Amino acid sequence: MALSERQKGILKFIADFMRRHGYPPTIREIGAKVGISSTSVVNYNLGILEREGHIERDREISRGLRLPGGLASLSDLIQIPLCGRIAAGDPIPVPDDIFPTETIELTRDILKEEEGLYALEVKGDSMIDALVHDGDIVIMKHQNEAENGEMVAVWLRDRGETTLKKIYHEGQRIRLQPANPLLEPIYVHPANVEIQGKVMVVIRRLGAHGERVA
Amino acid sequence: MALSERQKGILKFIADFMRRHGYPPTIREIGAKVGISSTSVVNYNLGILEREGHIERDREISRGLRLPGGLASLSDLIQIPLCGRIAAGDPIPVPDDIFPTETIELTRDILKEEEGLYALEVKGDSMIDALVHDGDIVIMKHQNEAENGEMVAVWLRDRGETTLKKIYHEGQRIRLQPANPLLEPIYVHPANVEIQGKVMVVIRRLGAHGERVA
DNA sequence: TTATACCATGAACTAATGTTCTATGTCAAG
DNA sequence: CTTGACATAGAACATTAGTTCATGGTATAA
Repeated sequence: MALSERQKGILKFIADFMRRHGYPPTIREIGAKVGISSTSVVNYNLGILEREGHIERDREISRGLRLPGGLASLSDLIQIPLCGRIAAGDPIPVPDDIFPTETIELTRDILKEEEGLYALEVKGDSMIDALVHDGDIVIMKHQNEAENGEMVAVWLRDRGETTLKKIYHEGQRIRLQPANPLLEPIYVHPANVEIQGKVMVVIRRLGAHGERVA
Repeated sequence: MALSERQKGILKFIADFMRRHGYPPTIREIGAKVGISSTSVVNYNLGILEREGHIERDREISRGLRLPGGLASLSDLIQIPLCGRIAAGDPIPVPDDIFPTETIELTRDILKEEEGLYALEVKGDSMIDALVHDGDIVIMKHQNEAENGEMVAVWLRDRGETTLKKIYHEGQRIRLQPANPLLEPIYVHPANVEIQGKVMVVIRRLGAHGERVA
């Protein structure tokens, strides 16, 4: 059943309160915030929220509240070294080369932790056909091989440039398919490509004026 | 100063308890577990843990405990309701309409917390010229006006569709500029556009085969 | 020894907090 | 109109849970 405005408010307040305090609110604290003078009414609504599965309660225990998936899961962050910038034509740096001065933090539900992850900031629009914009941050996993369909950074020896494409091994040639379905693939000889890593995540931050936030 | 075994035990128990219950233990619960019969001793040791910076306490509040590193790191995270999917032609849903069943979590260094944030999953490649791919998650801020250069979701009344573009007010007309610099802008009459919100972040997760991870 | 800081006990006290009960109003179904 | 489910208020009650205090062991240093 749908929740009333009041119940949504309670739920939101509980989440807020827990984030701010690290422990759940009391019935009276909830009532004060949501505008309920009676503890029994709050109790009543909490009962409904529990029945509907939005919270869990431990009876006769002060602040005996819990948001089921809510806050327990959040504690997991992974840190990824930010290894600088890449521009058109640059080879992708190997993460060991550079000392990571900065790190990016992501929650595990965006990217699960693995070996060999590192982040790069993209300069310029040379990878626009991979739907990667100037200023985007790409998170790569270092690897020298790739399965069909993976989005990888490849170094093209003859052109002397790096590009982001979906890769398909097709017998004697390799097909490099842009992420943009409107664009045509290019075909190259396997000896000509050097796989630098796999693209795991792309993050684009847009500031007040459509530019990247520093 | 170094902690006594007892104090380490208390700290460990608090962390355990919080993970299991979602709220902190009482003084008596701590005492029972660590083998302290007196509440005042627990209180005394909690005082030390607080002084040493291992916990934070809110006085005269039941279960008024907090682990600064542990759950306090929650405050570095913001939660954004995931309000469903959009496809070509859909109007952008207003976040109040739906009750957020799911949330996306981001660290504050990717996006600072503000009012009116909500997330949408993009279905289909209709926004490819905004460099937004099928399966991408866009995080929007609800607003009805926009400054020049902001990337916004606009509802075009005459076409009956939503599009993501950079917006520029140019006197009697509005220029909608694709994020892809290779593409041409479109020009529309102000009465024809309805600004739905500003794009704050775009996140693209690529799984093992270049597809979105579920 | 004597002082002093540290660690512990148990009990008493008080404030915080969950529970329950009675009463009221609304609204849709019968 | 009556009934019953739902939503709410207010107050009394019963526990839970934090605080304080008087007391007494250890140590280690003067």
